[in-house]
Amino acid sequence: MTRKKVKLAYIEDLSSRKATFRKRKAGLMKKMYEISTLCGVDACAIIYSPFNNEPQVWPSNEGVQDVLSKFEELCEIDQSKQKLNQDSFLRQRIRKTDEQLKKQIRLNREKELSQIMYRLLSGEILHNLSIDDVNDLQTKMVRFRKDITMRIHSLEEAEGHPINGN
Amino acid sequence: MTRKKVKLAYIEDLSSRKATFRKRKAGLMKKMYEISTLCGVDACAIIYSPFNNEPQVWPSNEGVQDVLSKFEELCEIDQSKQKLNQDSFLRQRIRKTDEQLKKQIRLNREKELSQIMYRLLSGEILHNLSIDDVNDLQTKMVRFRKDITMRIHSLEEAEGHPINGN
DNA sequence: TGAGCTATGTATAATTT
DNA sequence: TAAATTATACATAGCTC
Repeated sequence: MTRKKVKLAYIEDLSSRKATFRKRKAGLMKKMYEISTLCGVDACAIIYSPFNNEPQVWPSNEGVQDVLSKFEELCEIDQSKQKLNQDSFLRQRIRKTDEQLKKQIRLNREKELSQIMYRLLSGEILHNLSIDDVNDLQTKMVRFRKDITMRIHSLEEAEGHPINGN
Repeated sequence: MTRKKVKLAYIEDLSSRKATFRKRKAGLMKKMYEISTLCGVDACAIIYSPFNNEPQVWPSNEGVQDVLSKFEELCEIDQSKQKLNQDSFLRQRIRKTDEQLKKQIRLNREKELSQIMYRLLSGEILHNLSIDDVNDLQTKMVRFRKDITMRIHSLEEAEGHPINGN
């Protein structure tokens, strides 16, 4: 029942640490309640513990969310010069990913063109094997190949650099 | 120097309220420091006061942001039944868009195959126009077309459904 | 205003149940 | 384990400067 002055350092012993945590957490929550009642202020606290799965909060889960949304709002306004906050960062990332996706889809459509042309062309070859058609076919193919090559080049230039996954 | 038991109610008098706030806030911050040191836990507190423009926080502005981002993350997991919050909604959207993008890129690579084959093939046709090669070429093309058609079909089945932009 | 000072109430370490 | 107890350290109301 004697008590020496508590040494302010991590309590190595698990059970004493746990006991201390439980007691002090209760005390802290009480103090939070008192200051907000006595002084009429909004306040919240969040404490993570290895002993509880859920974070320990005051005044309540919802109360905390209210208070911290207010906090984040203030941070956003005040820290406009600082780095973008999480939310706008995410939005920015979405925008970029969306743009990439749209480019890929556009690119795909172009590639599908040459794919379809290949199919048509090979079909054409297969069903028009007479020697008389070869010169005509050759002309068609030269034109088509030139066209496709140009399309691909202009696409690649538009992309600037190859797009890689992730 | 006498002190009666403090009545737990809003302190009407401004200056005493302010004094009480200042003292108790300091006490609270000290207790926060103590519990986190003694028990090795993450914790934060935010207190709004009409006396300070900025919200009073522990351990620091950045520390609070770290702790509360963790808190929000946990909330997401726990409140899976509730509506998704803005942040996780955005994250989810990013993940989905990323997945779509990866699919598109994969699809593109496969399509590039047939595109390259087309180029090779048309080059081959253009430079091997002797009648003697036609039968040989025809055999090659039949095999190639079959192969490509199968590839495309299996790709389309693997995708399940057509991918559309946005 | 706020800082410093006690007297007293409160929180809590150590201990038992 | 966690609740209850109790002695002691600590926080702080009320005061002065």
